[in-house]
Amino acid sequence: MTESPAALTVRARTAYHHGDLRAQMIAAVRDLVETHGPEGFSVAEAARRAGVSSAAPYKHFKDRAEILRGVVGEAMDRLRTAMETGAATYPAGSVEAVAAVGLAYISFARTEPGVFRLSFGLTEGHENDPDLQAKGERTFDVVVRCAAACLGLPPEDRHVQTCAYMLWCFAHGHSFLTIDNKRSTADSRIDDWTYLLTAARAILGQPVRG
Amino acid sequence: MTESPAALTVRARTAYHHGDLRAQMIAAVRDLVETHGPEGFSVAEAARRAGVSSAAPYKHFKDRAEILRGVVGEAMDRLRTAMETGAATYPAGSVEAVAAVGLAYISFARTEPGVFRLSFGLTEGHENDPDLQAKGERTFDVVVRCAAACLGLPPEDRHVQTCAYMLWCFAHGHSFLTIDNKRSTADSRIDDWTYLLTAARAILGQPVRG
DNA sequence: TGTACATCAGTGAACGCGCGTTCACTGATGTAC
DNA sequence: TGTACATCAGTGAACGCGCGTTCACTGATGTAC
Repeated sequence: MTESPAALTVRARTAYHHGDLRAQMIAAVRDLVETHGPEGFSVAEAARRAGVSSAAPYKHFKDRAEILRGVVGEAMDRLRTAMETGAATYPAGSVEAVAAVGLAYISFARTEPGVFRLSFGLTEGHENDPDLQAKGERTFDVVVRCAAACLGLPPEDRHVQTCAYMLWCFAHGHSFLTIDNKRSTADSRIDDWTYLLTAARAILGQPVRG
Repeated sequence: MTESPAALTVRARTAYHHGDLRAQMIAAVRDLVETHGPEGFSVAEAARRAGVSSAAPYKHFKDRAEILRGVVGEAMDRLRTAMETGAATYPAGSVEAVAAVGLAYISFARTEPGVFRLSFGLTEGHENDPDLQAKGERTFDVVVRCAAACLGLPPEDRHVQTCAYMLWCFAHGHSFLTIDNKRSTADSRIDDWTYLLTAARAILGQPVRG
């Protein structure tokens, strides 16, 4: 349970030198967060899961908040990758590519609701971290680029920015309402893909006033 | 600081009998949650703020979770009232009335981000409370009724339900992204009302496929 | 190839802390007679 | 109107708990010579 063989191939594990604690702490926290909700994690418990004393993590992280930032940063990278992969599934410039980006977003939220909430919902010290801010913007850029391609406008265009943000709002709201079980039973009949495609068409098909 | 004169008119306060502890605990928690974030509240600290021993709250609430549920329930009531008031500002059936409901939602999130996060973001035991579930549905019904009036269809209509949910997604996502400071600087130039009206027109103006 | 040694990455015991909750209690209130 | 008494709504001390973090330490690793 303590060992993750794949992670230990580079440097041999001994009883003493763990070899991969940073990554394993992040994995342990992800696990805890999925099981007990965001905030339901402690340094002590994560260390226990990694099979290490409660002091060991402090060799890799300054404090609890830095562990959290590590988890969120890693999650952001995975999310962005998933969104890019989703977009690449459909022809560049198609509205389906836009919807696929949203689908990747929502799928992430469904698969890892704890980490998703941690990454977005909480204001726990990581809110103003410049690294995470930058990662967040890179993630949003995926949406912007797809929207731009679909509209046939440059990504810097203000209308593109607005549409991208509106699309993001929709996907974000739908993700949270879904994982928080706030959807009324009546809505559940329509699946994510249909919703996203409908929203993308509605938002991209109409010029913004103001 | 401890006394809230308005709350104490019905029953005179003595040094011993507080007279209004339940309401004051909820107020104290709201305060704490706004200052220290959701989860940044403790029974002990809230009791301290209410000027009462840490054991006193247990005369009014079964446990910590019940206090939380009290706060969320009260917040839901205020939110629904604000949404209804917003809708009533514009002619029944107008798209502006729909946007006004969304504006009330977002304003609530901006004004009380802590309570808003607590009510929606967290999975802290209140997720499956039937009372809160019911309150949530009553709140959503406000959106449904406005959407129905605007579309000229009965509230039970499936298309109405879908549109209402999409509108909610949008308002919800926009609220969270705003209070979490996740909006890129480029978007900030467009204000809430313009966004909401654009979204409402886009979503209500196009039939749902599928 | 062997050895000395700096560095790295752990240990485990300890700290002070604030928390949620329980307990036996007590003072104030409202009601029945 | 006065008194007895049940009930209500507090007190404050105590409990056990797990937490984040620090500390002096030690064993393993990798490198310079």
